[in-house]
Amino acid sequence: MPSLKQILVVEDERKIAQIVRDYLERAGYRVTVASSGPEALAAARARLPDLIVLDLGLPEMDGLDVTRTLRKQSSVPIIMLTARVDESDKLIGLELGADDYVTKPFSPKELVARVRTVLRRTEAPPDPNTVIRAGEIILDRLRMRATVQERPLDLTPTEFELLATLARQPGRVFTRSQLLDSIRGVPVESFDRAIDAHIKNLRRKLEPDPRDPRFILTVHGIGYKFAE
Amino acid sequence: MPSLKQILVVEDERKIAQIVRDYLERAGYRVTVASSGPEALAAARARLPDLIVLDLGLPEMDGLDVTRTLRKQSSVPIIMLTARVDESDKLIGLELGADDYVTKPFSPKELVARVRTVLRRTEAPPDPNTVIRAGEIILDRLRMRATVQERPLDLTPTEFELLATLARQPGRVFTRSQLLDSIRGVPVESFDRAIDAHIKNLRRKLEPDPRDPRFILTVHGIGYKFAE
DNA sequence: CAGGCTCTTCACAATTTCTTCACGAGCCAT
DNA sequence: ATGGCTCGTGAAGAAATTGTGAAGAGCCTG
Repeated sequence: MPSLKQILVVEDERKIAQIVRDYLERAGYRVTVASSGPEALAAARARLPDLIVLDLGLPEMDGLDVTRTLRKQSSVPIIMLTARVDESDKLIGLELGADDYVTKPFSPKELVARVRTVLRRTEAPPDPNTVIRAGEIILDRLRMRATVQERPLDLTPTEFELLATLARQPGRVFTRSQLLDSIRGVPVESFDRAIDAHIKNLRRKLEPDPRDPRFILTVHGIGYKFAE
Repeated sequence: MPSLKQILVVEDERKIAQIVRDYLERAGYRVTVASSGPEALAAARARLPDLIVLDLGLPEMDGLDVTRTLRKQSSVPIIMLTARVDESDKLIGLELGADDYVTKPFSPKELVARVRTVLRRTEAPPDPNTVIRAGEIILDRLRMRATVQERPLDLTPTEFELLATLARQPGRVFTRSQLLDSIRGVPVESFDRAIDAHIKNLRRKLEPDPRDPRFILTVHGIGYKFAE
């Protein structure tokens, strides 16, 4: 079970590819780089990534062709990268199913933010009808209601989402970066430590003794997990 | 497992038709493509689809004509697709009974989402004869009459629909977008905050103390719900 | 075509939530 | 045990969300 999202970066300029790779990896993604259209298609066949960042200005094979071919095989989200400002390119791209569009020159941070946004948007949204049960904790998304041992909790949206992510897979360790991704509606990049603050607030609300957590456990040096 | 919904896509540009087909099929629908007006009418006669996606920019026969003809035969839901930005087109389309309207360039994913919404809306229209009771509130749709604790309320149509939607499922949280969908037979793009205004007016009419609502509760960051 | 309703939008205030910061406590390998 | 990181936490400032009155557009009726 791959916990990290896999991103395929298709970019022929080595320097740019390296920068993008660095930023994405720092943001907690696994990155593969392809420097040509055929290479990209091969990589996608070998292992379908969770998202593709595609430079439209490829030499041999046109980026739009790559998109078309990819689209025949899957609906993997695609973010297009282009030097041109031509509006018509943008239109064609979107019609072909691009999920977002970034024009060069771009800031790597912005690209990371777009990646996050697109992944969040395209991810199968959690089924609101599924009630999550983890021991004595029950999370009912349809009602946005959380209870511990029958006792109702008053959680903020972020706290609810965080707890849902953790409780859905008890025992699995999540990094702060992954937890950040799981929270919806975070348009800007934010500091990992923000998660700590939410965890603190969550514990205060649901743990009988926040000093000695029973539900949300700290995994030192890694992140957090829900008790198995 | 219910049989798959059949969707007829009427689009003369082969590439776009193919993309739309791919997406819809991937979303679990059966798709037929027609590339002209007459072809579309023939296909609809052969087997009435559950929904039609119709490009207005057809060459031979105008899309609006196709709509008119189709409408004479059935009330199949229609989603119009158009490159024009002309507002009057939109109005005419909606007048002819289009159920939704998507302008090019569109993201295929958005189209799929619209298809889902329209199908959901058209397949199970709320029974107008059902009297909704939620605690001290009674809603009689047939007479368009609402009462709180025996006291009659003077609600506008939108307010009535809104309250009905919320009260039908007490406790369930609705997003503004869902509420918008529920009150408009035909979706008109409008600002989410319009819902807030209606909620405000509703509360003023039915809450003993609008500052401290007992019936319509705010779920911060999500939407609204009717008290359980 | 004026008047009355409705609905939507806007602007700003009020409220709630989120992020950052600073510093002490805790954990762990050496 | 002892540094060097990592984590917990309260508080403050930022940011986002909601409440609300008022204005104006749209629609029907008379």
